[in-house]
Amino acid sequence: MGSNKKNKPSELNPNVSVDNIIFGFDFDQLYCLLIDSGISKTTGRPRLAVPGDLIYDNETLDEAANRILKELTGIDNIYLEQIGAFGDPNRMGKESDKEWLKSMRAEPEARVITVAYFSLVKMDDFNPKASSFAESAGWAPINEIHELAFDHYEILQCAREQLKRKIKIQPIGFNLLPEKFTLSQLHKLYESILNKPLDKRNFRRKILNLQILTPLNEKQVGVPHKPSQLFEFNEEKYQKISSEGFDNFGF
Amino acid sequence: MGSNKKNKPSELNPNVSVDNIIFGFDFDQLYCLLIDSGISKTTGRPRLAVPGDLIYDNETLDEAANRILKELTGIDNIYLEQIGAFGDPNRMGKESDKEWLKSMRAEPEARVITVAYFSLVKMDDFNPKASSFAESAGWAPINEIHELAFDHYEILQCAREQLKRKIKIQPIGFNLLPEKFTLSQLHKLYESILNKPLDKRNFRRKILNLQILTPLNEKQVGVPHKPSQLFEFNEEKYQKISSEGFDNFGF
DNA sequence: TTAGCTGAGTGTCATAAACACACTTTCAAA
DNA sequence: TTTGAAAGTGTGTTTATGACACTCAGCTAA
Repeated sequence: MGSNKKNKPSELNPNVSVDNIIFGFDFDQLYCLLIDSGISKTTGRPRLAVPGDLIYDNETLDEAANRILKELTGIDNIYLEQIGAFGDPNRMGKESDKEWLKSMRAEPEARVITVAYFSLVKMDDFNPKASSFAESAGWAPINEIHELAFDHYEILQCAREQLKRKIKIQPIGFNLLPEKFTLSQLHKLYESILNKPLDKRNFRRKILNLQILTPLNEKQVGVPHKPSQLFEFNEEKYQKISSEGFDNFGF
Repeated sequence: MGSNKKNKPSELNPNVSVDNIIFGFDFDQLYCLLIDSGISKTTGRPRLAVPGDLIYDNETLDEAANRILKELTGIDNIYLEQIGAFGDPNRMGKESDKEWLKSMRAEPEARVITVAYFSLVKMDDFNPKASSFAESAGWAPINEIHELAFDHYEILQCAREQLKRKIKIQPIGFNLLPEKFTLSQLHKLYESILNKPLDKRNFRRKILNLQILTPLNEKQVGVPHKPSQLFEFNEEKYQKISSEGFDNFGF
């Protein structure tokens, strides 16, 4: 995977980029995949950015977002949703950004509008340490990110808000969990995304009432406490229920 | 207003445009403002499009969207919300669009990504017939629009969905009504946006419970039925309530 | 072996919101 | 003065929400 790139798209569009907020979850908190482009001469601190790239002129925006994900992590077929376009003329105005642009871009002065996406990946589908061509990528706990290149910090906040809104309406959270998971893990995931505690019993009742989980004949093993029942997400049921129309998914 | 343009922005960016879905409401149904660029040679039908333009290199996307609104309608200070970016490489591929591009654009072949917005205007703030520089603009009933230039039809559908989602969460509908309005008008507005009937009594209870309407000492006059109480939207109360956090606004 | 720790799992009651539903009132026009 | 048209109003039922505390199963370490 990812060794030689066939069907390389044609030409870079100097004015439009795609940036991709990649979320992960380790059963404890939310993470975001960041690229470290080294110590900035102007700030003296590492310059961290969200993965992104100029788009090619023959790809759609969705394709560009998928390409960025694929090139960086090698993974395909990921939940991806557009956040929106960010186009402040000064969005690339920080000195540390100019420095980077000069070294990386054919037209470092060009005004670039970026289209932001977020994606949800199962965190152990990508281990940055193990990936030869992504040495500078790493998972950062969402709550420990305070400064990013360009307007990426702002974009990240929008991504979190959009994820919050969306998770209340559609069960997209499953994309952040492995195939088999426990209700507690799902519970913790919702708490991490919504950034507030949720009552355990009420959460369970609500999620089970949706009827989109299949209980498995399997339990956790080797845990120093009562082992938890494992579940999987039942996409068919979900499709069926949601096509028949169901509104209630609020938390 | 709109006579001479001072502070004219610098240079057009050939790759990024903004398109603006402008919604209006006539107490009966939703409308959308469309530009008629004349009979297409290729289709033989009028070519209808949503107002839009390439962006200038020194304006933000929001500014561009406001500029388009202002230039077309002369109105300012309008509710405006970004929908997202649309960037299919073939979005301008119809023959009738190519024809138009050739006559209007300096670089008719350039690939253009568009950032779509929707805005909500009080319909009688803009009468296309009365506007000298907008002779070709007109209000079209939303449900009678079946074909538009570029990907504008698709954008319109996204706008409708986003408006539907938003109106359930925030009382932005007031932007489509005059200062003073009746509960029935508001009711009809919600039904038009949500595209389904809502029970009158339940609607009234819910909206009144929000406590964001001020009843006026005024009634409709000259109507051939019991005259309706007039209300106005109370922004202060809304700000207060929503900053204290209220979730429930579902319909 | 057993005591102790950890997180899993479970039910009820009170309150609040949602929904379904039909008649009377007020005005204008004929 | 009758008619038509939309305004305005209340209740009972059902459903969802939110608050709340104890027992259970497996591991570990004494």
